[in-house]
Amino acid sequence: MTKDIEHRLKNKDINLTAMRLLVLDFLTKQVAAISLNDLEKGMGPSDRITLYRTLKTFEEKGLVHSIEDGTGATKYALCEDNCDGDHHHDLHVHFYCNTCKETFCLPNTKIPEISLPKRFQSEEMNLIIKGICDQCHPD
Amino acid sequence: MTKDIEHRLKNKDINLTAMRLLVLDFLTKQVAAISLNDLEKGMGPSDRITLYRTLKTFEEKGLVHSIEDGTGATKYALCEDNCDGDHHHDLHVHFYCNTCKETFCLPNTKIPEISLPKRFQSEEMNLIIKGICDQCHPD
DNA sequence: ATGACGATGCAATGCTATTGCAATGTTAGT
DNA sequence: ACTAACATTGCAATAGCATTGCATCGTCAT
Repeated sequence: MTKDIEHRLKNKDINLTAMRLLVLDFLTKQVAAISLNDLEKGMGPSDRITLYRTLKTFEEKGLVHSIEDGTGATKYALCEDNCDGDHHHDLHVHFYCNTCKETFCLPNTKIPEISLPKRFQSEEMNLIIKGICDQCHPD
Repeated sequence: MTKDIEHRLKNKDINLTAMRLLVLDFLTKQVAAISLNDLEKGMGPSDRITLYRTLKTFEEKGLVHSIEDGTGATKYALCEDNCDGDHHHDLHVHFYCNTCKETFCLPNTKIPEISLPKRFQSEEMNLIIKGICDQCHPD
């Protein structure tokens, strides 16, 4: 229901607009992370820059996180609920399928602890695994 | 000595040219991974596209690997010796320092085993850690 | 010497990300 | 409900990196 969508925006301290409701609704329907292009094609006719800024706003407020999967185009996917603007908790692995070219969040596959060399201090981690996803897997 | 540089090119099945000797020589002198821009600035006056293609060639032949560190510009760094064009063995962690904005290879920090969900098959992994490097570390 | 092939340099282009600005919509206070 | 203040939107324009086409040049083997 759109009530639910509205709540999610309000919870993240994002003002309600028609555009934002539509974008969030679209995002919840995705299985894979999407690029700005995907969003533009998937939505009705709408301004690319507005979509871009909507995604940026969502990201700042901790509603979505962005993924650099090496394809050149930034992908976006919904965050888990416990994210906020200051601290993204998206320490899960992202998977890029070389066959279907889709990027997926693997929310249950966390990035393990890494022991860095002396005096290196970690603030953020990003792990992209490329290969073949479950859908494209042969046999 | 340039003899050494020449050998490294020949070993990787790369034809010798003046440009390539210069670029490889420059690369060996770097502590951090460099972008095409860095290379262009660091070398004498030379054509940007040629440098670009030189890096591409090196990458194909397994002499350097490229790193997407999220800054938008692809970085390049020398591979370890056991890489070849078909199989890059750069399964080490890359570290981006938020302070000095440099990207480093951490060749001794390997990416640990990750157990993926059923039927996901890994072919390649890429781990970027962002934070503060040893040089920029306070105290 | 010459012919084939690879490397180089220049021009041009595509694509993504990003900003400026004016118009428009939204919200809060009275 | 009215208005002022502020946020959002849409259009235009730009920046920056990646990439290709093509003509020229160099190099190597016959």
